[in-house]
Amino acid sequence: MIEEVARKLGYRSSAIARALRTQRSRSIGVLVADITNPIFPQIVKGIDEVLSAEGHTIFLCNTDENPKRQYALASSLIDRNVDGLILVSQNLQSDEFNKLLEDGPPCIYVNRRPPNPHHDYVGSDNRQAIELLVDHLVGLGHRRIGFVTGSSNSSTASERRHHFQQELEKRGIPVDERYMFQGDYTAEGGRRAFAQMIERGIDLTAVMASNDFSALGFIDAAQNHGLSIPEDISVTGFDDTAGVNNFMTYPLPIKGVTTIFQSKRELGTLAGQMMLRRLDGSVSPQEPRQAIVPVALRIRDTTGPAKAGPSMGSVATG
Amino acid sequence: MIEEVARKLGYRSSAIARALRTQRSRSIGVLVADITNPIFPQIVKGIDEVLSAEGHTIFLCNTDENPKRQYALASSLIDRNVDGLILVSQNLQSDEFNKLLEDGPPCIYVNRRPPNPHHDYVGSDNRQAIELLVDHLVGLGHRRIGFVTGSSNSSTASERRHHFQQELEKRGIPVDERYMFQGDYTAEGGRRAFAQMIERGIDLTAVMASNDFSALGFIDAAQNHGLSIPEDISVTGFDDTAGVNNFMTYPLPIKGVTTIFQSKRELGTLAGQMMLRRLDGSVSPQEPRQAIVPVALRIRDTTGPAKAGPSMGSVATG
DNA sequence: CTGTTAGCGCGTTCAA
DNA sequence: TTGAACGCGCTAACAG
Repeated sequence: MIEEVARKLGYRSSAIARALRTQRSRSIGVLVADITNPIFPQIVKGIDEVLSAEGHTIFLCNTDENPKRQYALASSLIDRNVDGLILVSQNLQSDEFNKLLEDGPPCIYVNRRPPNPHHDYVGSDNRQAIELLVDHLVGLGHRRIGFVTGSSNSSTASERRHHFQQELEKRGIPVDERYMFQGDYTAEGGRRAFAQMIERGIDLTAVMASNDFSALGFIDAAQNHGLSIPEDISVTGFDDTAGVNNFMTYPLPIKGVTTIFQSKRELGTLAGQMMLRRLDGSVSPQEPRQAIVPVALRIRDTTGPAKAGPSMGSVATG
Repeated sequence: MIEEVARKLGYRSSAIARALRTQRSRSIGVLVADITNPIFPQIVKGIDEVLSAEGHTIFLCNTDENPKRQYALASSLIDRNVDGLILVSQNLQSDEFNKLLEDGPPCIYVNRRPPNPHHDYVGSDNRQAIELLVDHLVGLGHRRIGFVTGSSNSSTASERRHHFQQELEKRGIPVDERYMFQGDYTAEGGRRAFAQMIERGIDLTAVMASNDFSALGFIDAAQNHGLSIPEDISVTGFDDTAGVNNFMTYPLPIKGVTTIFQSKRELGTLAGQMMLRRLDGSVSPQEPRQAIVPVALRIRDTTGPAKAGPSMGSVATG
């Protein structure tokens, strides 16, 4: 009866008073490195799907790859008593930041490795991914293969780079430092990589980029330079960004990039489920969990057989 | 002195206790219709830029175009004492939802119109945009122009549709209902529109789509059907999504879409500034503010002169 | 500058 | 079922 009257009067119980009293807010903070990179919203949707079904509200914050913002936002969320924190592709961090999380609520890392063994991690199988790509290219006859790395402060970038070198060694292909180009997951980084390749005067038959945007930037620069893809040089991406959704941007004169598909949504749902388990205490705090999601190779139109000779207007082989 | 000790002990003051006491949380809730559509993150960045500089924390929530989620999330944010609410492209709403906002904190609508005159609004100049597009196409000799609308529950969609018809009438071009196709801002919607055009057996020389994704979907379908763009049919987009960021997805065999550029970031910063003014009470609550942001035409490669005769394999003229 | 006190709106407990 | 009292951690107001 009283409840009815209350409702008529438009009464709403205060979530913050309840949170203050119970020390639980039924909210989860999600920190994302760059909200304009389409793979992250997709991961967030997966997280949201799992957690909002259980009555948790997600607060999404964009750190813009900025360590200061990262610290400030994590602080703010912790001070607002979020019950948990999910860090999607956050930068490797200062001791100060790690200390903050140490005393904080349960924390799950997605996509980039946690610095702290107490925290959970979910990510794609980068080793398998690189193996698939190298297999594909080597099978096409490529030996001089370049690599465009991701941002230097990303654990994913160093992982992929590491596995790339390992896969080459496994096959007895010498690793040449001049074949490595520093990228940053943007198209511009891919263009710079192409410019460096020209500058260094090296002759590659294939290049693996750390994500699709780098690959597209590289392709764009190569085409502007008069090269044909994949006839002159094969290029691979990573993420399968095109499959993310119904949206598509920045058309280029190619049909599709050979790339690695990773299930962004599954990364999110797994992270959400891990969080639920941390929240209900059904797993010991000292027992870190890891989930590694398998990936798949998507062969499209940017990879082909390696050319026998030099690929860029040098002397023709006899 | 005491402060130092407190810091050493890792003391953090509780934002929720403060919020309970002061009735101000220094946080702003932002509801977004679809976080995977790249125009929204860009708007959010603009909002964030302004508000976080003033010490406000932004909580971003994704409503997924779902009215139930929209209501639940707005409720949750209000119950958590957000100081303000920014609704980006929210669906036209139930009375229940409007009632909720009525008693809630200051509220600013972005991109889609508020149902309630007490609320502020910031959006692009859709009239000017449509005028620019129609001018461009008519100047190229087009008279039979189709239109792919946006989602039916979007005020932006109906505005654009309305202005389109007005611009045609202004120029004495008859408005034909068969030239209107129901879209939904996705590439798939654009493809369906093309299929409908074929089904209806009508012969258009140009089609205006309500956003870039619809345009790209339409173009894709047209090309698969053997048509050339813009030789057989001109197509325009809306938003200039390609200019959004460094990222690009889903390459198509065209270089760039003729479209309307709207400054997503500026929509965001304006919304942020409006919110600041509401928060410091420097504007009377009864005085709704509106900001209409000018747009610009970006002529690229998907529009060209109208063909004299039928565009699709009918009898040749003359 | 420091100490004391009251109360924000809840959930919890104990009493009726 | 209902009521009264207490405290979550903070701010504001006032006292020393």
